[in-house]
Amino acid sequence: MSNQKPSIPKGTRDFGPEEMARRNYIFDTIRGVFKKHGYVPIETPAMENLDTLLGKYGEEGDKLLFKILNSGDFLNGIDPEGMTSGALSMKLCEKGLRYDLTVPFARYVVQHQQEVEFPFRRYQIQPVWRADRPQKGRYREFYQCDADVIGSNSLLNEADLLGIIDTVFSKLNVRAKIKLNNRKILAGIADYIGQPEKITDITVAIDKIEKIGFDAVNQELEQKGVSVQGIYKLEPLFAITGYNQEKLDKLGRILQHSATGLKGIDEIKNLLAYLKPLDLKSTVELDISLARGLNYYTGTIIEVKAMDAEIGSICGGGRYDDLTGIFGLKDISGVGISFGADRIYDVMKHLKLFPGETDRSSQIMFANFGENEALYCLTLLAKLHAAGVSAELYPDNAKLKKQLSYADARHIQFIVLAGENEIREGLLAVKNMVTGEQVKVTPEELVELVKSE
RNA sequence: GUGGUUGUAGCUCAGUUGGUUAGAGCGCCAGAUUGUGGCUCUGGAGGUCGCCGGUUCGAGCCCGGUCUCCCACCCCA
Repeated sequence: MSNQKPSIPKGTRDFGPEEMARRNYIFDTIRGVFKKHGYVPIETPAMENLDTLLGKYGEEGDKLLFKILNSGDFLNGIDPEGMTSGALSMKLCEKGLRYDLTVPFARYVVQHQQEVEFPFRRYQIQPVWRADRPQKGRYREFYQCDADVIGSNSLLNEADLLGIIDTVFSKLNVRAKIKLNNRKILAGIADYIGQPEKITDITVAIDKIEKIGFDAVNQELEQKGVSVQGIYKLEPLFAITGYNQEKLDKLGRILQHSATGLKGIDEIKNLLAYLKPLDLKSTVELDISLARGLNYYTGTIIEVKAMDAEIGSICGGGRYDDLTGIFGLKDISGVGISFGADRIYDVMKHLKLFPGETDRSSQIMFANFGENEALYCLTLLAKLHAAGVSAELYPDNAKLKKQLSYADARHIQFIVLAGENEIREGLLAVKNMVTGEQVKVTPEELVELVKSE
């Protein structure tokens, strides 16, 4: 075990003090807005029972779950002979790391339904894990910041959440583009081309239209078994352009025979009306090719991208009508959003949007001149702490040069030099590391000096 | 899960057609400066060249495998 190379698992990261200061800046901003809108915090465990998680994220999602091997003699009473690997792994693993915060939230709501006051507005900021291959903007451990309202059908909730999104990104100085769609519109489109069972294939394919282009999408649709006729009927849908209102009108005419489609259009219309008084700074755009989160979303779909950086979505969300149903609580509709803190961090770092000099250590450092002097400094230190000033004493009687370089590297602005002479005089020599000036003050004046900075 | 790419000092990287003792810059430590940081100068520590195997008289360099990093696909925050 000697000389082992230190390392951490694939797709995970360490965060140093500077990164933490910046990450906390993001978390604090998001948390502040959540609170202001009346959301209350909850936390759930990192691991859930596997059957809570399985089947909620589609086939792909199941593969991306991190499973936890049972502890103890986990082979006890199990005969692997003749078992499929899936059945075997179900026996070996009963727990898994959470994949997102929405499903654990749904589980929480059902489990604690007696204590919960509906409509329930909660926020939750915790890490999630996915056994994905890491790449740009993709990690195996990352933080989600979720806000959800459960127990209300009203589109006012969607409007509230969009307001939160807009406020958060304007506070963080990130220019955001909010894309909206409605799962019912997508269902309407599948109806319209006469293959409602192909809704997933159709939406997944048209989601790529901007990325791979029209012809490639058609090819994929054909491969997935969508009729040539259907593809032909799809064509005018992509040609829809203009302002949101125009798009909705055109779409309404095309989908006029699909009740579901018209309902989706109606919902978007109402939502846009609710958005007007909010006067959002972000661009809000109806995008009928937006097809995210099809696993449990049933109504509004939301996706946010940074306008000045290519990194995928930095926030996503939508309405789910029956997520709690799986856990035994029917007819409870919810809607939620999820900020991807790590991607927001990447965007802000790339665009240099972090405010300068986040204070990350003490404002004052006492230089150490030996035992007796240190004892004197400890009294002053306690007073400073009580007065709300962050201060520390250098722990060793090292050369002053070394102590000052240390303070310099940590951006500590004031150095208190309290040596024999100063203590005798009752005055402290205070060096300002930024200006280079040095003044003599009484211990009382020191607090004022620092607070005035 | 599929495809591509990377790996040499704490960090960023050089390293010739395989040839003795593997280099630089930055950082770190010490000194010039025995109570004053940043700048400068001098000196020093630090590497089984990702790991395993193969070819060769000889491998950081060539070959195979493996792990890792990053990128794309799938999917997603």
